[in-house]
Amino acid sequence: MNTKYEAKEAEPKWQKFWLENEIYKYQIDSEKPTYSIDTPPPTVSGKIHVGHIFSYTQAEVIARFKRMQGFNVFYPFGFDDNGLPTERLVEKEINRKASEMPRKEFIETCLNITEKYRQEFKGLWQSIGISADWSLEYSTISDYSRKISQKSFLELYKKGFLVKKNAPALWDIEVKTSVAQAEIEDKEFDSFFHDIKFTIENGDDLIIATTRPELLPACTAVFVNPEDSRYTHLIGKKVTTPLGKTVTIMSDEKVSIEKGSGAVMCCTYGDETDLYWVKTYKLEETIIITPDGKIKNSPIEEMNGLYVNKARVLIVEKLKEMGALINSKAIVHSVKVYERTGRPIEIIPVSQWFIKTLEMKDKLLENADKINWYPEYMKKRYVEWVENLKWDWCISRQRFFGVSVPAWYSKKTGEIILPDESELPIDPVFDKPKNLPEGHTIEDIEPDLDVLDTWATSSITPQINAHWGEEHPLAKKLIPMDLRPQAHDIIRTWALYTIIKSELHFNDIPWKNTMISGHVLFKKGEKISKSKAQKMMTPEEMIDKFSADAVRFWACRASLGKDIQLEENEIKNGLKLVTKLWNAVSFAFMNLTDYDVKTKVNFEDLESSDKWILLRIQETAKKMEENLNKFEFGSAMSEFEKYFWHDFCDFYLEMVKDRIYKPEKYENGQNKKLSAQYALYVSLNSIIKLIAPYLPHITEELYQKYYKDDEKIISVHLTKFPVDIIPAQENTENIFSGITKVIEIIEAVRKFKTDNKIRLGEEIEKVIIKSSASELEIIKPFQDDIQGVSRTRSVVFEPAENFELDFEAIVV
RNA sequence: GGGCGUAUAGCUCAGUUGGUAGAGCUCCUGCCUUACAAGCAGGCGGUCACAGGUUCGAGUCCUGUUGCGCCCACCA
Repeated sequence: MNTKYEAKEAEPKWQKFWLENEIYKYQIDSEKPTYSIDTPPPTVSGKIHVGHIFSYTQAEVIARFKRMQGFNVFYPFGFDDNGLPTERLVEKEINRKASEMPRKEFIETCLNITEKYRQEFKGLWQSIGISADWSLEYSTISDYSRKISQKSFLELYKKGFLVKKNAPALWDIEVKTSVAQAEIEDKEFDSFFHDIKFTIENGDDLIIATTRPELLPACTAVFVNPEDSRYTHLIGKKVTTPLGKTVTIMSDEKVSIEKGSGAVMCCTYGDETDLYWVKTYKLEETIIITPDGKIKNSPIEEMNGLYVNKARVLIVEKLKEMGALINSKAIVHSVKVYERTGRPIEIIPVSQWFIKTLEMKDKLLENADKINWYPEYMKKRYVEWVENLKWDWCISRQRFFGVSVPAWYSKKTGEIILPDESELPIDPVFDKPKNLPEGHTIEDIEPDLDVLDTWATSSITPQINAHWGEEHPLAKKLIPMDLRPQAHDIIRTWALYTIIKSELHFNDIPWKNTMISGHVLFKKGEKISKSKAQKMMTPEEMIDKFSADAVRFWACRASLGKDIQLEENEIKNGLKLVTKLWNAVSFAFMNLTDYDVKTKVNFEDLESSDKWILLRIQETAKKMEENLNKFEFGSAMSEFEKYFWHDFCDFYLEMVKDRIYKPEKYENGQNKKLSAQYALYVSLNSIIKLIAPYLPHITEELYQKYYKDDEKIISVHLTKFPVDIIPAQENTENIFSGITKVIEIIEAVRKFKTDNKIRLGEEIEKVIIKSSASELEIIKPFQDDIQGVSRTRSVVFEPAENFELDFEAIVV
């Protein structure tokens, strides 16, 4: 009896073995073609959850497959450990705000804390069997990444794609930084639609409707629709707000006639429409919101210094008192908020660095067509987003822990002073420029205090991987990279920004293929929120309970791009498959103790069932390869399961047992036994290799135990993905139509026994197969195995018009 | 409001180019058959969301409707 497979011991053992023997190391000098994967660097912002395991495993299976296809796989692993998410993690952990401590101290704290998390993350990735080359590990806050990121900044500036401008920007008042369009999402809020009375120059009232009465001091015009007959005669007239400010009534198509009163105040700035009007009609700007989110410059003195929300309540009271508030209607409306804080976004003019993306939209769309998207429909999300872009990419953030904007300014002239590339990386707060402008001393220089958007760095992962700008052998091999795996929620950020940077630096696409994975949902249609995440199993618990191979199995059940729910049952099925593999292989090898692995049998000389099982695995391997080449890991895996579990275990093993146990029962039995042994040895070898990308631990265990001595390859993961298992065969129709009938016969025998309460192992007297002469000829080669699996004393063939079966039990 | 995806057994899903509806789980009945009870054998269970159309033939192709999910727009 064979021992049990203990995943808990085997998995860490092999993980250690792979690391120690550098099984997944990229061979820089290899002749083999490179296959490079632009692995997503996970954000170091807390815990890894099942969603990470899900999408990384899917990509990882492809890495293993490509390696077995003969590629020299470049599979690095990085960590995105700077930026706001990390800052917030650190602030929470030390229970202090970044703004409350010296910049240098905060940055050092961040570095220490992220280092701890990086190690934790790394351990978890290794425990799921990620086959990354850890010698290629990078972190986006390292000196090296900062250097590349600042180099990108300098180059884009020199090329004129990067500009600093004082312009209205999307602004979050809680973390006090500008943000990018991609970081904005919608959120529903309870609010009021207020009707406020303005006074037209002729003394008549004009009612305008607004949800943001606190912006009244910033009103710079009133707009009506040019088609709105109620107001056409007023266009061009002056109107006075309840606060005494006089503005002009103007017309624009963007005003909805039905909404509110049809007259709207334009404030600097309430929303993007205001921005558009100010720009289009060159209106005056009155800024009343500070970067802290407080009101300034209001003629109502009590408002000044209040937060926007408080000021809104106050001004409503004031307007009521003044008799200017006609009506307030409670509504629910959606407001743009910053994704990280959930707070409504303000539009505030600040000096920011922008990458000019709006002018390159066409190019961005063109490049999308040069990339293969898997699944194809994900390209639409990208295209739609690009087409609707309204803002240039603002890359400066008024934060602390990140890659510094590598720039200083002259206090005298305001001119921008940039470092030389050789000085990078720099932090302009601590470093001083080497070359000062004429007539300047160090005292005349002030640093840019901003850091770069994290995406500004993570969008150059191909450049970071390729040692861009260095005399490095990787530089030529990696650009463009072969594959970008990522989830669909970051198409508009990571995918887009990477495509932008690649275009601006290289006039090229960053990678040839992108495979987009889905999300793990809490329930159907419910995202995993923070509160829900606490109710779910952690990856560690999943691995502990079911094994890494089983969890990987679950992750590969999904179709590419599709969201799934966490199904414990599916992980259990993975565990079952692992056990089944162990049992089947162990069993087979119990019957191979007297088989010399050097013994080969020509395909023509094999028994029919043995030919069939080899033809079937050949077919399965081809299908798996086709699917994996399209990144359809799920279909490939179910091909395997069908073959292994159904054909190999349920039928083939049962068919050959008797032939192996009791060869003396059959004519020329020893040869027939050898035929089965050979077929077992060959097909199990392929079985192990075909499923190795999915279940790397159990397959390594089995390979090492049974095949390594023969093949002399250090790890199953360095063997070839088996696609040429047997020589090409012709005229295999008879084998396949024969086995179809044989399976039908076996099923009928089993049913006969079950129906008649005969145990399957019990003998019966006779199996009678009636059919046409030609069909009988096709079935006859399987006679021994039919007899064996049926446990029948005899198999009788009778000519007949139609296929029919008869059975005789033993009469006692 | 626009786009994309999706609707198949009680549950989770597969169904490649149109050709007799599949798997796993659940449930029921047998079986510790000399690999495996985390197993084996057998069974119950489906108007393939709805309505039209093309076709000898539609789960599959076309049109429309509805439900669900996602992305985007709207945000005065």
